[in-house]
Amino acid sequence: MSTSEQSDLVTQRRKKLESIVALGFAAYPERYDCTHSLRQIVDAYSSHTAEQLTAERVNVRVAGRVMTIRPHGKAGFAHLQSGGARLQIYVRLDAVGERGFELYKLLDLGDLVGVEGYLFRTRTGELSVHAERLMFLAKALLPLPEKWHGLSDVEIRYRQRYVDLMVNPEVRDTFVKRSRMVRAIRDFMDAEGYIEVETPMMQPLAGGAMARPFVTHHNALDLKLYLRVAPELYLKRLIVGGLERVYEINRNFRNEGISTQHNPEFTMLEFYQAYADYHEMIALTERLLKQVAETVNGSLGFEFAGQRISLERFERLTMKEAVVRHWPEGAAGPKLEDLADPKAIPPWVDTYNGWARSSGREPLEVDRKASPGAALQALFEEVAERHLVQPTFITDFPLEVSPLSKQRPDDPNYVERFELYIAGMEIANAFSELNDPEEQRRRFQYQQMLREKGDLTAHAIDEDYIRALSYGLPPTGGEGIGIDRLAMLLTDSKSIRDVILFPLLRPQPTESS
RNA sequence: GGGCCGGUAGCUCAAUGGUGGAGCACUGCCCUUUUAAGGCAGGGGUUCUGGGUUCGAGUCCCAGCCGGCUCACCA
Repeated sequence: MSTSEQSDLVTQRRKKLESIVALGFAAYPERYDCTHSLRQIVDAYSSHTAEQLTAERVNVRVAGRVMTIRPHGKAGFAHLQSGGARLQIYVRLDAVGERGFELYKLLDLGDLVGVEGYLFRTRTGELSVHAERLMFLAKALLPLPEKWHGLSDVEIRYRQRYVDLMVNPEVRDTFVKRSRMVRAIRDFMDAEGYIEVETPMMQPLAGGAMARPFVTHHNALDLKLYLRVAPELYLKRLIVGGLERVYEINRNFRNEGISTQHNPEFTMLEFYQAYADYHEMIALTERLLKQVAETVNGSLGFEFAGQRISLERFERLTMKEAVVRHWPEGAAGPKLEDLADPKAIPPWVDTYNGWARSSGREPLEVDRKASPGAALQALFEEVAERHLVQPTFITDFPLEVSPLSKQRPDDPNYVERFELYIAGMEIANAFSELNDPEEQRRRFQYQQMLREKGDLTAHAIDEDYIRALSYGLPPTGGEGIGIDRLAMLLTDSKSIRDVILFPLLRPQPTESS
């Protein structure tokens, strides 16, 4: 790992670079004009026979990274890799000349080269470039990982993603797919009449979600700033201003734990639609996810962590129904009517904990004085969440855990809100937006009270947001969708780090420090 | 933060407490249709770090560093 251990290999390669320069090649030339990408050649000529290629004589100039080298005396082969495609080149002394062949002999795995020649098929039938000119483009001073086991050390894969991408094709595929997914989302939102906006990442108040923020400081203004935990409050200000359908795809930052489902910075799609409510958000979510899955995977069904998941049908359950349905087998659980009275909910935490202790599980840590809503949510997350494998909208969230949602007209203890679960993961969170400034102030005051009791994730009072609501926010539906988790689902990635190019790791200890 | 697991050559991995190895990669030589090319000959190690036990530690013990999984928190 240390540079001293690699110095032999690096020194050898430096000397080869000197030899290449001595042959008259630039060490780091400016450019190389290709006639084709490797992908274009593979796509266009993989069905051509040897005879067709000979008859047509297709001249090409291509470039790529050397991934294999097989020298044979006065000739030799190599594979170039570029853009996710590989193409073999055949280099003979009598075709490329002394200088070109000297260059070939000085090549190392990982070097970048350009080749000019014509397409042909080898005796074994592989489409190849018969090289007539070889061009040196850049040196790999560091050696590539082993050629068929690739790179499997996850720490190096995350820390040196560039190497991971070079040698593990499925990693490249995952990130290409993620890009197509985001493209499909933008296409969908645009077609729905939404406009894409960007709102502040640095905010004087960190609102819009219950999470601990990162703190930073602006020197010139001598101002404490938070990296945003959500864009929500700004996007709704835009609805007030008359941008009636807005979305943003961007990073949120939450100063919480790291896990296979959590990275401190993660990407969220958030969107708001005036004159809509959470029912419309449910309908839109279904259409969005179906279209995205079709575009990315060509199917509504996919495999995730060994489970077959289908976006054909989306189930709906209220939070209470989910708790009742998924209460652990063998434990005496509540019926729906047992949860009707909010005051009846917290005792079920004790019931659950009794069962948990007797069966060797961790009991829930819910404050005895926690609100009925917090108790219900805790129960839901403990007993139900992991069972929600097929897409399921959970509706009817408790008021106390939903400071920005509109109350249900028929039951003010609950709000018009849903979360979408797939494969046991929370994928989306949406609600009919609370647009009564007086009620919003009371919600903020409740949050403030939680804050003073030590809950660092509770909202601070945002006076300007209340002012914006006071100008009149139309009835509005809003939603956030976790882009990384959606990418996990569509690429069958078990860890969020496998869909984030550079996941956060502790910095590598350096030898000097 | 807790629990469990891991860290040996550039990479992938071996090695009862008893002289640290293999394959690939690398170096030299041979080879003008190979593809895990082949043949011959070589070089390469602070076994993550620091202590301890022992005649002797990659191996056992303790502490630390880094990572993975998992639980907690959260999305």
